[in-house]
Amino acid sequence: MDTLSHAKCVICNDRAKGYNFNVLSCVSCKAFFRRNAFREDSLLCPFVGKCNITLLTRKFCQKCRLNKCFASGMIKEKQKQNKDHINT
Amino acid sequence: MDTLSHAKCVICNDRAKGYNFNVLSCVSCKAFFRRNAFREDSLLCPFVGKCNITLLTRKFCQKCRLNKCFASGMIKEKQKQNKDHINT
DNA sequence: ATGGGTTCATACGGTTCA
DNA sequence: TGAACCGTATGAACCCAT
Repeated sequence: MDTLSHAKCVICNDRAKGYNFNVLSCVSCKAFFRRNAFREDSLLCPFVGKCNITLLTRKFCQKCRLNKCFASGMIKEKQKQNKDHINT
Repeated sequence: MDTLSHAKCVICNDRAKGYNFNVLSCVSCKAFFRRNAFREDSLLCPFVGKCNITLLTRKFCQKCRLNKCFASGMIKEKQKQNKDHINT
């Protein structure tokens, strides 16, 4: 739809590419969430835990980026769960 | 990218090799910053604290070189060590 | 067409060595 | 110190099931 073509990623404000894990988001945030949704505990913010996430800064802090993914409504249950959890 | 191939290191004007610690810089300044970012306090300028940093002079004063790294926007939080500092 | 996963080239941080 | 090398995270292209 045309509305979507100008849509912005709710996480980083890059160009959105549709709904991913329930949230209007860009391809990079989609990939990021798929990779990190289950790594929550092992991530740590190198700053003070309040990083502003933008197209330019999204790479700097995984912890805050992931937090924003969750805060924006992304849900990890949508994933195949084959991640076998890392915590085996 | 081609633009990057002629790029100059913001710190010493040597040939830049991409972004390191958030600043367009050369391999030597990258290595220098990694080694010294957390040694700020123990460094001392042997001159008057206003050393001009170039490809030729960068070796002479660590203090002023490090200052220029910070002034140019390098951020030490990008280094792994820092996470340990913060947590412990 | 949409939204999952898979794959691959690249960027960049760390490690090693002359 | 600086250069070569290595490993991991990122993001874009692509594939597949619905």
